[in-house]
Amino acid sequence: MAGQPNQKAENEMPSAGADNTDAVDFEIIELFFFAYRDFTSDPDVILEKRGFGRAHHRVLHFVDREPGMTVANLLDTLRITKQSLARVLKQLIDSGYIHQVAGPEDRRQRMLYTTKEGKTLARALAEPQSRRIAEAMEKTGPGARELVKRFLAGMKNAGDN
Amino acid sequence: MAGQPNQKAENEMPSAGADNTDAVDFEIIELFFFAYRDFTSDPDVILEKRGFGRAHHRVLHFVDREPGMTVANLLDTLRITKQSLARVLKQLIDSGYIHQVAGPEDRRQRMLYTTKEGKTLARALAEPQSRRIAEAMEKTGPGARELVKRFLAGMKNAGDN
DNA sequence: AAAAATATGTCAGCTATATTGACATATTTT
DNA sequence: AAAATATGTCAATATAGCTGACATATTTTT
Repeated sequence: MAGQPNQKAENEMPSAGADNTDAVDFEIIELFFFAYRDFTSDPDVILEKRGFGRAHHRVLHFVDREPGMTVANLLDTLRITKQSLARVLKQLIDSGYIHQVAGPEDRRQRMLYTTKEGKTLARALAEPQSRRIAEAMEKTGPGARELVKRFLAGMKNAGDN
Repeated sequence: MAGQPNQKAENEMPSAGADNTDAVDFEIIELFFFAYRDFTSDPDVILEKRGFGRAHHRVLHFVDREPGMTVANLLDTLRITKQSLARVLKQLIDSGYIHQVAGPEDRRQRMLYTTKEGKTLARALAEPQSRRIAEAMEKTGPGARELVKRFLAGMKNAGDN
């Protein structure tokens, strides 16, 4: 399977010049999928207890990490619409995990902060993930962290966050 | 940003006996999030043209990778319910990207295969992701692939796939 | 001061992807 | 013959995203 370079197909992709890139890296693609699937499943148990989902986790995480970040910042980081964010953020505020403060310079802005409870929850969620990472690093061997860090950073879009 | 390894912070978590695990690895957690977010966004453009989503992508990918895999195999890999799979798989079959063959030993089973068109689409979807990986590897430096591979494998749950 | 732009919030409706539960069919195993 | 298994399907529900429209408060521009 996939041994023949005879692919021809529709040449909608002009890029294919010569012996170009016939080798698609399925192995890493798959490993990345499984790694992320299991990585994100870690906090699910904790979230479920409070009636939260992954969307709440992401919001809580970033607000915790960057205290005082505005709604616009958050939207930019998460790449979702404000309507999508609204419900989740409201629930986190109503539950007492996040609170808002009007911006000191621009009072239209809402600076977001985690409460004490929010910080505690954020850490509880991060812990199993962090443990998983630490174990994977250990199994990988010395120098893993620096290299993995550079790889992951390289996987992001250029202009970004 | 986040250059200091000096994290200390509030010691609300008592767990820290000595210099134990006060350090939650927020940096890798975040990098992993961004990396995966951008990685999965690559094929979206192609998918949208055909009215497909990421669910279709995943199904097509695994069937292409493991020809003859059964529905049960697929459910196990994707970790979704058969009802969730049903619609997506049906659409891929109706569109001519996947076809089914009754199992030769056990005729209750449906062995799944990508058609010629399915293979072409699977490859078109994998290509930008593969390119992204290759570029990230290059930026990371020599030895990256082996190390990243081991790291990602280490991030998966033990008993798995 | 008036108008325009901006940051946020909210209402309403839609879509994609997942869930659970129940039941049907064909086939294999007991 | 009965039970178990692999698959398919119907129905209802949940989550998390989307677009479009409009409201409010505030800041910037004219």
